[in-house]
Amino acid sequence: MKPLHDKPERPDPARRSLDRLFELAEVLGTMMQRGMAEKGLTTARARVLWALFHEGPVTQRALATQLGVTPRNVTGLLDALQEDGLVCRKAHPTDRRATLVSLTDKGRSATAALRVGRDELAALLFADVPPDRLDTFTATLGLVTERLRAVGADSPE
Amino acid sequence: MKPLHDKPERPDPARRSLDRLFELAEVLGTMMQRGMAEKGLTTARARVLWALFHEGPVTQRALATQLGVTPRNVTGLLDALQEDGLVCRKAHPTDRRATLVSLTDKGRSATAALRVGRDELAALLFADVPPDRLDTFTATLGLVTERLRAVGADSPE
DNA sequence: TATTGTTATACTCTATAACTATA
DNA sequence: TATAGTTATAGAGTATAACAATA
Repeated sequence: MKPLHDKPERPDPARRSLDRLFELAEVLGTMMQRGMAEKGLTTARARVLWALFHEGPVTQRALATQLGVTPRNVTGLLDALQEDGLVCRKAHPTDRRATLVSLTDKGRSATAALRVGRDELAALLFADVPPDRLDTFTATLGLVTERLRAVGADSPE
Repeated sequence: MKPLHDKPERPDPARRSLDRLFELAEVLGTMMQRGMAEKGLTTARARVLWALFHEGPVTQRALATQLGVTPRNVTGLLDALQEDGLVCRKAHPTDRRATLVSLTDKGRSATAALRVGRDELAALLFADVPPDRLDTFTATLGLVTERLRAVGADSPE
């Protein structure tokens, strides 16, 4: 497309940006996985804790919908978390088929610790970035996420 | 910390940015997973193809090191890719213990298609972003990735 | 003795399908 | 009849450990 003598290594800016984004996502994922493994957690289980932390007691069905996984999957994740004493199941007050899941004190502490760890990481990562540049960065992240969701919604499953 | 009457919902800018980054990483991961599933691939297998596309024929050992997984894991991934006719194993010319892995023509086409798909996505996502803002975004991604790697290197496994 | 790739085994996440108890 | 959660089964990714062939 472009003359070869003009910086042949320079790829398209959009491609470059998305490639960097993938790279960051991968490094970030690996790092978080390692950090959670030290706390005896996995990504999937942490997602459950996170959901319960923000949504309060919910049925397993609701949890499955929110996490985008099957009810069967939720059963397994909760079994593991319950064995570790992080969540507890209670009978639903009116619907005897359903189960209400909530965090135990231990589960709440563990989730709060995740939050703290994430904040510390954020402080480290963005220490050097000037406030206005950080704002632009955050806004662009939001814009791209929105756009990505729109693209995904186009191909309906 | 701050007076409550001052936008109580406004979190720390760094936290907000990292949270958005996690959100984007999750959406992006889900989307790519879905896209690759349509092509009969998984994330792990695509990573193998990607590595072979860029590194040329390598031993399984080198592949394991580069991907950050165990040699056993590589064996399984290659078995699957070979069954689909995407990679081939050849005897190493000088070391009779080792195996050289490379992409087949079909594998090369499939990987090139991934590249094209990614470029199309990039064009869609960043269509609205002005060039200078995109540059800043990309640079910040790079900076954060670097910083993240430095943090990870601190805790040496 | 060290290294390459494999077999053996196990754990986690994920899915579908069939089943039970309730609604 | 439909829904909530479970059992049963399966497949993918990952890991460790033991082993064979080769260096």
